[in-house]
Amino acid sequence: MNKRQNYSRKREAILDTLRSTKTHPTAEWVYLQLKSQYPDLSLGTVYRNLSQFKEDGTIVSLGVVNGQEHFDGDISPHSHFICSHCGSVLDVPNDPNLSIMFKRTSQALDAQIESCHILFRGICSDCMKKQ
Amino acid sequence: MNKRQNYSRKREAILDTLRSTKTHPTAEWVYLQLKSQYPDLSLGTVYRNLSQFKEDGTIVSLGVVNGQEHFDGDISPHSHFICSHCGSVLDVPNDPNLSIMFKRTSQALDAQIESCHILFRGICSDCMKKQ
DNA sequence: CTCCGTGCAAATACTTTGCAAAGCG
DNA sequence: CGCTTTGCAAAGTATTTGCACGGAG
Repeated sequence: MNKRQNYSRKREAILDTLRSTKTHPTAEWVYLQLKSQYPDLSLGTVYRNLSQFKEDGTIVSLGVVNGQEHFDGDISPHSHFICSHCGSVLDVPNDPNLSIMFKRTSQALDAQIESCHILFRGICSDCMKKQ
Repeated sequence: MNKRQNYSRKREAILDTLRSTKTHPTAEWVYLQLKSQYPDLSLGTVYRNLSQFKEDGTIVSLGVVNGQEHFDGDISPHSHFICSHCGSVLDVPNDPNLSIMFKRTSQALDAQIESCHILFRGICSDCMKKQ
């Protein structure tokens, strides 16, 4: 039903870039990565495609940190840790208890929960060593 | 040590407004609430004070939803549920399992975790009824 | 009197949008 | 050829900042 999508080399490149990094980039970062390879790429295109991917569920948004939206090409359920010192974002595998919490919360609120995102904040081991 | 702060009726009003609501307002909402009582209140002032409260740890930011930052005057540890239909934000008491997860994650990452924020997304019971 | 807090308007920063041209099928 | 995607630039939106003035201590 949503087969109305042409092939586009640039769209593919955007998705590839997002999937081939372990970081959790912003639209601008993706743009800068691709700019050298596709000199006529426009920032608007990156935004447009990222929004569409997000809508399609092909990628996931981590939300806005410091005014910029961060994306994650890895859509397997996992959580994130943000170092409040260096600002880096790390992946955290989901705890098995989560599904229990999930169900419990759903009942408590009488709501239909679709997803759950955990955000830890603290100091990463690298920054701890440096101090 | 940071006692260089004068009294300000407006600052107090902003904090009061934030604390006396169960919602999780944006800067603009706070501004609109106070505008009738303080007609010469400026939006910049609200932003300035909210940022300062956030920095002081007097209030907490829930992050940006739909391009607007939401604040919470309740700094006790609890989580949130966002209805992806109507956009409302509900409080969720923290699950007892959380502290276990907390510790486990801390060990897995070898990091020092300071805080943890869980964000559920789904459809709230009100919106479910309406459909 | 000396700083702090504020209004106001201008400036930023990020993101979205309109439109004509180029591309896919 | 009909529909999709793109570049470009202009428009939006939320937030921050500079500056001069009124108020607190």
